[in-house]
Amino acid sequence: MNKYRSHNCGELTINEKDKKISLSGWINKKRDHGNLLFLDLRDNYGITQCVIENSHSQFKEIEKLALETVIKVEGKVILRSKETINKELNTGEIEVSIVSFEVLGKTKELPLPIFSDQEYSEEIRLKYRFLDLRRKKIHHNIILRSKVISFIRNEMQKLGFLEFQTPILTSSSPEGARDFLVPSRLNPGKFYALPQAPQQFKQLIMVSGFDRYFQIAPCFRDEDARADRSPGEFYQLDLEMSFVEQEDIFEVVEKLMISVFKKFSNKKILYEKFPKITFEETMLKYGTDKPDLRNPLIINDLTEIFKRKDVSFDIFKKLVNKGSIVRGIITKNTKDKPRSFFDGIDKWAKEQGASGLAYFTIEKDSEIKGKGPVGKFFSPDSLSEIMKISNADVGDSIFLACGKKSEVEKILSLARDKIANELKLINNDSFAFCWIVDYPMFEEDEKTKRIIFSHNPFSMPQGNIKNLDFSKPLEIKAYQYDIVCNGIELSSGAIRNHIPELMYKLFLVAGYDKKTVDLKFSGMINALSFGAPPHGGIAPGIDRIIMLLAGEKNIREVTMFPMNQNAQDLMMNAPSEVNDEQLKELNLLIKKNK
RNA sequence: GGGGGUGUAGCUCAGUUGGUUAGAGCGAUCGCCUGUCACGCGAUAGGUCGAGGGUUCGAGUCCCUUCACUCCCGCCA
Repeated sequence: MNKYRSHNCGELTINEKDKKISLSGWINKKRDHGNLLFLDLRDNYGITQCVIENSHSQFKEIEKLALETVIKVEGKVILRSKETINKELNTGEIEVSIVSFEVLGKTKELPLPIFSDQEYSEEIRLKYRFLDLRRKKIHHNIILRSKVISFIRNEMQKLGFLEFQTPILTSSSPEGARDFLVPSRLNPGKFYALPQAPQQFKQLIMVSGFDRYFQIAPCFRDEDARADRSPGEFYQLDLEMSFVEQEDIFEVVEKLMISVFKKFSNKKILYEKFPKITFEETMLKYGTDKPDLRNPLIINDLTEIFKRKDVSFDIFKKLVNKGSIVRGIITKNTKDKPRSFFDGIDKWAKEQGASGLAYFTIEKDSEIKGKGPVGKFFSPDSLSEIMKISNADVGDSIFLACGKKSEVEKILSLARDKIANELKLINNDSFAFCWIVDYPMFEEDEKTKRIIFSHNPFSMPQGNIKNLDFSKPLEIKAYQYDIVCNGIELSSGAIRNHIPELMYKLFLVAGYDKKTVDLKFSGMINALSFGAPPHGGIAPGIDRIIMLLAGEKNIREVTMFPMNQNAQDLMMNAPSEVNDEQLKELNLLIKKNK
């Protein structure tokens, strides 16, 4: 017999009628009627109402206990009368008549209430995370996280994957995000880096012949935070497969995502066969490589319209002459929207740093015409052409952006979200997955004009690898793909380049000579030289999957002990200074800044 | 590194064009109450209005500086 409890706070029902039981938990809420006291006892499993009357010798004592005190209650299960049944609780048909109780853990005055739906400042929540985590919603999010991870592990094993751990102390990599560095005591002046992802290790596991690997892998990147990006660390479902093509990986991941999302959410999965969209197409139609396919708005290129003689919108025409492009978003049947709606969008665009969005509505009396500030600049013919290109009807409106390609893409991508939200076009009760495929292998750095890897230097280029044209590197596409859900990038993956000679050639394009590659990626290059299987993989972000399943917009709501935006742990007081002895051992000197 | 928002009681917030002693709800403390489940009723305590400086007869309110939290841009192969 357990010393503290015979049952938990979520399991007593009419089946335990008249039984003598014991419960332990936190005092969630008291309702004190003076001569009769109701006390809700809470633990991980639920809430049970306990009741005590003033005839009891300990009545005055229990009346004084503060909320969140941990107590053990011994008592008898009694049925509630019909009128007093609480249907909100699993245990709502019974209550426990307290025979005796014992205080197990006292509490000081609470810095935040536990029993409340109010929102609290992040500072206080993170400092007292252990209290915050007692609160219902986040408590359940964390339990959901545990269940999802267990389920994924199980599914991966069923799919024939083996789970392995890879080193946490590894080497710094020249590509990618900023590394977290760890000084080495035994090797003065040298540093380990925490892995940004187990990228090289998982490829080495394939070379080692294990065929299918997965890991719920911690990844460390020293980059600034966002709502969906914790500073410091996050988790990926890292997986890699041998002897596969892109489609084989898609098949595994689609199967896994559908089973996870069906098991843990009631929301509808819009496309069970995830649509594949090329990088080029998504940048045109959605302005981003992480499109939210729940949003029906589509971007169209209208640059040619502004080269016509019967269009007199001179501001845009001049810009187009100098090489700018024009793209637009059609909104269906918005002719009756007030002027404030359109001006609001334009004003919002200016706040986002764009030069604004021009707009007009397509109307028709004797002939088609544009109504709105710039509508008069378009001839009926040119309007017909716009309607043809963008599938617009009379009564629809159009928002136009003009500028450099990257600027237009960015503002219209944001505008798609903004306008769809304003017009309530997004169905929140659904998941829309898609694959983004055919990423370019290289891109041009906007500032330096140098050729750089656009994603992963280890990706396999597409085409006949025996005679790739390295003189036009920007035209080379890679077997590189992303999986996106509801506008959130869940993961990048690729078929890897397992041919050292080819890798040297690609690195040379990006400005790394053979010597540098041998030095920086020695482990990798060396391994690929001893019989490497063709292989590829992907690494969906666990935290973002849980966010989607829990319907949360902020990653801290699904992370047990997150850091704040400045990468500080307010509860554990990290990072912190270390003493001189530690520094000396590590051969480190701290430069004092005034 | 840059831009926006917020900062008033333990917690969540209100506080008018600058004007007397800065308020409410929850929580705490004390008292009343035998069927509540956000129990109800009454009282009490609790404030460096984030910090510093300035303008003014007078600043929670206006100005400057600064700090903290947060959202976004940059960054995130």
